[in-house]
Amino acid sequence: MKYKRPRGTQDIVPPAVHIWREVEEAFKRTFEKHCYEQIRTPIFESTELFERAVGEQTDIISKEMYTFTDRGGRSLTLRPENTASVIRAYLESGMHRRGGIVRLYYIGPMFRYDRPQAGRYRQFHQVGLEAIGGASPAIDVEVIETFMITLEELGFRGLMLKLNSVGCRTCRGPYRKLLLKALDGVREVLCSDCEDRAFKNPLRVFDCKRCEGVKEKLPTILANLCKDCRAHYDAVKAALEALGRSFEEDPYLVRGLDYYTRTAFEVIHGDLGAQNALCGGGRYDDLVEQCGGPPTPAIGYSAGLERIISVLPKDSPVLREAGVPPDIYVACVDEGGMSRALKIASLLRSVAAVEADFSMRSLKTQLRSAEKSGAKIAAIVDSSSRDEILWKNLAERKQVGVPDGDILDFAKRTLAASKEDGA
RNA sequence: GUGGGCGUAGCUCAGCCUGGUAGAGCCCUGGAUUGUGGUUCCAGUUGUCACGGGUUCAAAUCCCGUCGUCCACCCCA
Repeated sequence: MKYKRPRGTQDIVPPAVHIWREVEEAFKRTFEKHCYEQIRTPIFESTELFERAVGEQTDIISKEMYTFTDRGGRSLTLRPENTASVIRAYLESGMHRRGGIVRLYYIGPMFRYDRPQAGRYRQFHQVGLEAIGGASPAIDVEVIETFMITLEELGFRGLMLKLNSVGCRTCRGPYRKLLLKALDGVREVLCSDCEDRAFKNPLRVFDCKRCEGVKEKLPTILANLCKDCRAHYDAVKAALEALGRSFEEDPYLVRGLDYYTRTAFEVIHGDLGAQNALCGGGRYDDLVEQCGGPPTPAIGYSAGLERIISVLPKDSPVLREAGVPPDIYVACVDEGGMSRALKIASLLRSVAAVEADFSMRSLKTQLRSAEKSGAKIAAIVDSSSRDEILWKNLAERKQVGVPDGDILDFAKRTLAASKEDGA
């Protein structure tokens, strides 16, 4: 094989692509029921947008970007996530002047130069949404619910929702000092990575899998929230409880992107291996302002389609969708009937899905293929019977001759009849 | 970027340890029915054994390197 797909990418081929489409549709249905509208932003953006929005210290920016220089000398980057682009587009198209909450969703490929692993790809696909301009804890819950509801519709049960608050500008400052002090006290027992983190992004020490014993000795942001953040967090919890939505409070849940404030959440799944997050998100109340807009609170999340699809429950309704079989399979027996078969297939397509076989294989083989395709009818075209075709009902194993001129009417009648039988 | 497993037919894999010119099942094609499908039976096609180098009379098999893939670290969807 001369060419292979680039490392960390995937071809989504039938029949898997049908599952993908069903999952995407499920999300779209939920989003649109909640009055979120789709937004499509460019696959690449100026590198600076990501650096500024996502945070220069993050791994995504410091080592995982697909960055290139275009012919005009501009530094561009394949989007590693979509929130920055959405906020850029929100401001650039003047949506911030609409007033009220702007609800947007997206779906599409993202790119990160990581080493591929279970549930991790260089080109991967996310669905996500952003609710921009809403400060109420109720919006947080609305956003979380769109994900939980959709996954339940896909057949998931008993998902683990993890919840935390990472505070805001007011509480982060004092907390940071507190944390740094505590980190200083445990410096000797920190792993080498965490020694670095302690400087660059102290909160991320909580993410470390090796420093398990250390965490208990450190103050959590959750225990040091300012009054407003505390009230917001408590209100989110109360609203989730009122909806009967179970969750687990995780004071160690911190997220890898710098722009998060207050509510942070993740939904994890046990069968995913090390990359166990199906979805991650939270509030980013300062990002719009940081990007040059007016102060605007916002919240969003993104979910990994590969990961969701890889752990779909066995009884998921979408696993039943294997594509639409043809209604009619046109079998062409000899070269002489070819152009007539083409014409008949084309005619039939005005009322049905038609698969045409021009392989000139034996009729036996063509009928075998017809049956395998799931078609109800095989239309056999043979140049020796010049003005009629054989119309074979594959389930009943019966066939009749139909004059060319009557084919369309005949097709309409039999297909309508078989639909009634089927229903 | 670091570590480990794996790479043989379109697919799933055996063979590798103990070197001797490559196998099974599925799929596919033709036939048994001088064009009519589920099953069965008969016959047939499947390959630069990932790539490059080395050892050897001889390498799918042993050794080294490269690439790919999977898993883990890191990080995240």
